[in-house]
Amino acid sequence: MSPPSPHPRRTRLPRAFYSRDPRVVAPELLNKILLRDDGRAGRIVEVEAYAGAEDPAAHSYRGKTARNATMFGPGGHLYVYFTYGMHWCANAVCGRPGEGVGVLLRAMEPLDGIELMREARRFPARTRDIASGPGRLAQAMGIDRTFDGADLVTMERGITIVSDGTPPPEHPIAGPRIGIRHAVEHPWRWHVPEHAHVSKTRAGVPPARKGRGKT
DNA sequence: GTCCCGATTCCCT
DNA sequence: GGGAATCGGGACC
Repeated sequence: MSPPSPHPRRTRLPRAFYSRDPRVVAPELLNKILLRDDGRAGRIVEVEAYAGAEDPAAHSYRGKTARNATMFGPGGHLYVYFTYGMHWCANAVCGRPGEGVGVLLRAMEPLDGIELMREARRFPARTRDIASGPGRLAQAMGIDRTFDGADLVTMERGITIVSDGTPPPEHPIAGPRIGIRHAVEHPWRWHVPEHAHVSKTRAGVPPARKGRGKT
């Protein structure tokens, strides 16, 4: 028998879970739990799919480079990139090797290790500001470039995604992705309905399109 | 080598 | 609702 665990029902996702189209995997990642071996854990409530060579908004759109090499590897690994000179963002690589597809983890509801997360985030005033946004999520979980390529299935670098038995929402909210310039027409962002920890806008309210877009 | 700008966040108005 | 912060990647010369 295995030793007793405070969360006996948490089970790791198999490689096969990730080895599919990111637009299928993304909504299925909702309500799963991102878990670190230092006890930090949070429920994933918002994600975006990036579809590789057919997706001008994807880092992998123009092919493999040193930065995005992890995206072109097998599914079930973490692709971590640095942006805006200060933020790290984490993706679950999906699909098959060479496809360059994945799912950006955009927002999380803190579950365990919340004091560690608050410290990592330099003590935000409100709990919902701990991990409601991709940069915030990575900072709260202590994810930086050393986690790029980490295998979520084997947990070799102490990070994984697990299920506690909670199914994905039956009717997730789908809408346009946030913070991109190309392919904004694709509704490849999903979040849990009515959830306080979703980024950018209030739960259930799609982000307002600004600037040059059609109305 | 130079230049532009980003899968963002925070703080101000 | 808007602009600054801040720096590495990638396109181009």
